[in-house]
Amino acid sequence: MKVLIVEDDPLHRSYLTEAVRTALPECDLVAEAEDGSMGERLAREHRFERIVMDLQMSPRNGIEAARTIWRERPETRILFWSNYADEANVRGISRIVPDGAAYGYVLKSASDERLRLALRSIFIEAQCVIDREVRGMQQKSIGRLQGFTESEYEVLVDIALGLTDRVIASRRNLSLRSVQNRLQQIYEKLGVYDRTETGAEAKYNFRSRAVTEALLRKLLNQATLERAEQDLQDWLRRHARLLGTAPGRDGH
Amino acid sequence: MKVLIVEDDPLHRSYLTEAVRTALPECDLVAEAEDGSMGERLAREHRFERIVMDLQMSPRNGIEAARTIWRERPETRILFWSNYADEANVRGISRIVPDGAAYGYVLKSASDERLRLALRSIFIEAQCVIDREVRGMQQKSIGRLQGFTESEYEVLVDIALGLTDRVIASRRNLSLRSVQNRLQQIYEKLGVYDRTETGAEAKYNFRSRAVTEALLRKLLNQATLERAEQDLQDWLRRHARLLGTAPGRDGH
DNA sequence: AGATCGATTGCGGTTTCCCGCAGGACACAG
DNA sequence: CTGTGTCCTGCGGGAAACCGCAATCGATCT
Repeated sequence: MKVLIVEDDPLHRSYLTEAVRTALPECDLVAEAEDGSMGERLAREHRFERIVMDLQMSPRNGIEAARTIWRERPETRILFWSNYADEANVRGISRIVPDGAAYGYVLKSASDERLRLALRSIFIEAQCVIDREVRGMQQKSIGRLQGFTESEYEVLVDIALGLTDRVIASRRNLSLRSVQNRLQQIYEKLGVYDRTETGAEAKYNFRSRAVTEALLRKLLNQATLERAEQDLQDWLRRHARLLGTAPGRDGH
Repeated sequence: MKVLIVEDDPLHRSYLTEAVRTALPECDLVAEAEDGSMGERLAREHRFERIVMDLQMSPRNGIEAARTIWRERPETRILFWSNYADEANVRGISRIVPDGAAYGYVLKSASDERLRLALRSIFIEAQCVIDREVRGMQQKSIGRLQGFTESEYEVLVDIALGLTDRVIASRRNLSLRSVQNRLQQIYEKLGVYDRTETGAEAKYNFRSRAVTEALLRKLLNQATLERAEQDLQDWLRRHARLLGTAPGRDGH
């Protein structure tokens, strides 16, 4: 059995290596990669099926790396090992997990014991292990009790990228007005409307304010934006001629 | 001599403690705090004059903690110890350093040797030590070769917070038109104007796009926004009645 | 003083956003 | 079939953003 560790911080890397060695004595090879792209390469070339992966690395963060690894071999078992339990990260991960894959999500603040247990559960028993706090997030975000519809979230990302209503409409295959309806729901849920006394002037530009609210509440984060920006640029290239030749105005 | 270490990650904390002990044998007390507010409290109660501080902690990140510590005792020597050299962090720090204070900024990727050297230079010789990469940032950002004026940066932060042109004008004591001029310069410098072929429809909402560009280029980051949001809320409270009673429309 | 350059401000006009209103499409209950 | 709900859509208008043009003010150089 062999395990790949993808983690940019040398201290954490050696700590992980040590933890793996003691938790999995049957493991005869522990390899290390110090960023996402090196992780992808090693996983591909040496067919690692067990990976411990840090989120937030650069270049190429853990989610991106995991996505391409899982695309190539969906049965790979990945344990995510991260500082935070943002909604953005949780959502990002549950969006890329292949059906039936074994994976885990444990926080760096967890005890050695918890880490050891997670390692054995995932890598030996092929069983998912997700930290309590993270589970909490999942309930909130997927159960959308307080959270966002998938389509609302997409539109939120789009305005965060700075797109116009029109482009969002064409990207998401909606009418202009529907996009604006989504926006209003978003503004509502984010509480962008100043509830100051009557008659006070609007303090905020709703569109921009919604984005910062989302950032402050950690619905979005820098890494998410970077990924989304990539997707956007791809889409733009594919649809360049569509948009370019699109008459836009249906004629005077 | 005594040293305070403020760092939320236990691994890094113990590494730092060890580094301090070997680099400064004349040091007879090394204390540890695991977030910004605890750091502030310990510094205040035990009058630490030498501090090693992580940026990015929560709650209360390194910059905020340093600001209040320096406000209370400007002669405190602080070594910042961080993963990244964002423009946002560098700018944030150079904005709060008191005149003549000794401080340092070294990256976590630096060698043990560099760290040891920095510890001795700052804590013994009261001499500033700033990593190469960080220096580079300072040139770019303060020398504004490619960077932003202080006032442009302020306006950038304001639109990132989602404020209206009108509110920005009143907050920064500018005319509406000046704010808009600032904005145009910002759009220019961030390259928000799509340079696609002629006639293509505008893809972006400039205002929102500028913010994401700034985030992607790491001119801004979440922590900066949180701080700025605090300041904004304070300002709003102070000026509530000004804005509220402002007639705005001279009314019919 | 005169010239020149930059920064600031006001005046329009165009575009985009924001959103109330109302009509249509589909589902589901009675 | 008729009510009631939710979702999508178009219309229209008011407000904000965006931006070219031109007049003003201040600072610096000759």
